Amino acid sequence: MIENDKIKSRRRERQQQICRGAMKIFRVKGFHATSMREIAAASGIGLGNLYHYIRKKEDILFLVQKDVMDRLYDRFDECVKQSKDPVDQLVSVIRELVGLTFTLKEEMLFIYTETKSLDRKYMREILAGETQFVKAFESLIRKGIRQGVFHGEKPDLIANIIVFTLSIYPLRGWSTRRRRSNDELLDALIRFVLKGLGIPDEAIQHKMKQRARKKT
Amino acid sequence: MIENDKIKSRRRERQQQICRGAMKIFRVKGFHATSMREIAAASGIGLGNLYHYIRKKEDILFLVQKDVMDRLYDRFDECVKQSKDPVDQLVSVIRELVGLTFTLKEEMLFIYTETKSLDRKYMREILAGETQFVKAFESLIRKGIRQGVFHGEKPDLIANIIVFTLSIYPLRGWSTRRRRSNDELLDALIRFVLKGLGIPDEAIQHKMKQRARKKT
Amino acid sequence: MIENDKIKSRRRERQQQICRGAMKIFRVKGFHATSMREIAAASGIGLGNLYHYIRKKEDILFLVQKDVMDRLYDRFDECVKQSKDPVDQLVSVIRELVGLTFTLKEEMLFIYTETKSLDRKYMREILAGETQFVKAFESLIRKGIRQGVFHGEKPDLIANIIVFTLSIYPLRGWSTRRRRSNDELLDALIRFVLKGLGIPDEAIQHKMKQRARKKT
Amino acid sequence: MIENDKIKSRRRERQQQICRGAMKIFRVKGFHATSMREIAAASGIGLGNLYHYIRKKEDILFLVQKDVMDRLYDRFDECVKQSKDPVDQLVSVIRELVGLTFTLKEEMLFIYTETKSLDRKYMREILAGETQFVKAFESLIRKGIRQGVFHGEKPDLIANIIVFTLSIYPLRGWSTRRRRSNDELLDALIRFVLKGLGIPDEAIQHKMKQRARKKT
DNA sequence: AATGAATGAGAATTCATTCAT
DNA sequence: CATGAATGAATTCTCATTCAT
Repeated sequence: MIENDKIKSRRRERQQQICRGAMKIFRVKGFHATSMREIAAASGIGLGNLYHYIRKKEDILFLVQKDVMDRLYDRFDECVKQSKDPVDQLVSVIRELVGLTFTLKEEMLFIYTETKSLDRKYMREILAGETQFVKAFESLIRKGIRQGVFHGEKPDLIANIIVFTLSIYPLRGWSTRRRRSNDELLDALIRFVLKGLGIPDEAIQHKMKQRARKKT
Repeated sequence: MIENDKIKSRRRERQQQICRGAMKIFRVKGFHATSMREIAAASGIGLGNLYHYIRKKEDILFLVQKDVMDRLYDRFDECVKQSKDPVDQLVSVIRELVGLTFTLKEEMLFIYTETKSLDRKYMREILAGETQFVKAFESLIRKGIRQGVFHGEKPDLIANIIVFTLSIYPLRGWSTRRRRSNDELLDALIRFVLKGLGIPDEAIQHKMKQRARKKT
Repeated sequence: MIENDKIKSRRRERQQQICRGAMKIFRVKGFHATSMREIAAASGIGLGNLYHYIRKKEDILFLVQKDVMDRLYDRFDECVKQSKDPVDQLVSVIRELVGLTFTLKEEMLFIYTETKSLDRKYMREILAGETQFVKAFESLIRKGIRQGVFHGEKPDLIANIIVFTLSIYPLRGWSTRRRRSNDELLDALIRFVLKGLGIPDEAIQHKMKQRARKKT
Repeated sequence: MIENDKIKSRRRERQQQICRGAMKIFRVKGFHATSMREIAAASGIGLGNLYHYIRKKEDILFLVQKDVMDRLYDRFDECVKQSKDPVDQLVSVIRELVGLTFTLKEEMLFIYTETKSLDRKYMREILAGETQFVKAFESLIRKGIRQGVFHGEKPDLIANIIVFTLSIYPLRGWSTRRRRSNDELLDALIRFVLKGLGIPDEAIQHKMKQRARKKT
């Protein structure tokens, strides 16, 4: 049993190694244009040996996706834990997740554009994760509505809209043409979403100032 | 000269024919996985003859993109012309463009996931069109702010956010998991965006009812 | 009949036009790498129309070869006519033909490297012309031997060797690496060949000076 | 290190294998008309696997050229070593190299007609080898001139002329029309070249008889 | 476990030639 | 005579995956 665990952990390690190597090239060339030889070279594992840890090239795609998604979802969970106030939670989530999209720009763009290359089974798993995430977001909004701080109907749709909005940075080639800083975008996003949830302007101003004060 | 025009129009026709044929398969298999043989077969043009009308496979990708983009932008222009009131214009734009994304779901998803395969020159042209479109959107919002019906800072960022939001339907695999109708999504979108621009709930309700009344 | 002649002459004209156009590109790209489209464009004749004047691409190759060969052979005949003295004739032939190879460098290299692409029938015709030319050269040498000015056995072999030697300039990429002028090469060739035919050094010196004097 | 050597030697072996296979078809069809499939089949290596040992089709052309050239240059070196007398050296060189051209007829014709297909880098390497070879030849002639056995000016040009002359057999389709044996051609060549270097007839006769006596 | 040589199907593109106008 | 659109076979080269060592 213990032996078995060791082997499994070794597998995970190797898979991570492959993921990291592959991602270096995926960023630049995309999934299809990256050959297994390149992945082998970039991850420092022999070409043949790769196939001890994955079955198909597609598996790597899935591993990469899972990795990035999990990082996003984990961050969401952390944010929600830090407060009990729905508005604070929401602001924190937007701030942190959008911050992550600044860092993971290439990875996220890659994932969005290559999800279609996944086969049924993998696709389902990724979509299931996403659905669960949106559900969690929906709960947050429902709570806010119940508490009377958010205003709106059909919180499931609202959750979907907001979650989608969070990925604006990687999905539109922002950095290439920006005359605005990342922080300006982040601020505008928070304001727009809060307003979209019916929170009055003054309250938003207040929140933002609070935050600014904390920072200094 | 007249001769020349005939030739050019014939070229365009053929290119359209190729586009339409190619798109049939692109939808299903994506750009890379679609072979030129398949495109030839699907468009009813001999394989070799394709190359009279395009130079590279990539050209087809560009033509498809351009075609879809232009349809969106044209629709935007039409909407803006139909009224002078910024709120009416905005509601009309959202309604019509999102409506188009319902129709062009596959095309738009395809475009978003394959833009990266365009080479520099084509990419620039596509991005230029997009930039121009966002600018036009920005003007609409600026006018609303000047007239005091919209509220918000940095209209360029707001325009970007809204434009992005409009592509939610094709970019998230909505249809696959929907428990909500397209119309419900559309309504939610309009409300969210109008609220995001600081329009009071009552005014929104009013607008929506007006519209509903007109329809009947 | 007269009509027929006109047609034939028109054909020849067009074929020349094609030859000249084709050669412009053959020089640079070689036979295989030159497409019929390029030949059509370079000769100012429509692609389809080309096939009224030739049957296959190969025909053009033959026409070009024939044209160049004839120019060389004609020059030979002229040289021989200008004197009755075998030495004078030989010197004149070498001077003029090598001079021509300076001018026709690209054409001759092209011919030598592409003769293999000719089919049987054309090949035979080209080789027949060559054989006849070597025969004529052989006669010249035989006459010199009979008159006691040339010394050597097997004049057929000697003729072959000399004829081959005359093509040194185009066949070795001379111009690219020359530290010697074309004239120096020509002089060296004449001296070497005359010596090879057993003409004493002093006589050669004499001939060369004569020529130099004439020139001034 | 030793491992590395093994791999390299294996590479060379495979490359030789490819060369030999390719040459079988190149002889008959020329470079352009020979497909990679045919080369794979003829060399007994899988089509895809070919590309482990070469990068482009052109590489094979280079390898073939290099191989033939080296055989010629090596033979030259051997000949020069066997004697200290310039005349003996020269006669030996002509005899041996022309002998080789009898054997390598197809290969040499192939090389001459296909050198143009080499790209810049390879071309330079081939030309560099050739230049070096002609230089060595020039040294031989210079020595003879210094010792007073050869007579002539501009030994560099003479070397070029003689070296060129040595390739007469493969470059003119000799075998197809020969009424003379290879030996007769060889004899005529030696006589012509020696005469061209100003060696008196009697001395040549002497040399040739010597050789003939040795042979028996 | 680890290696990289081997495989051959399949990709985009080009070409000489024909044919309807 | 003249045109150039149309054809589809043939080309080089790449790739994921397997397999012997």
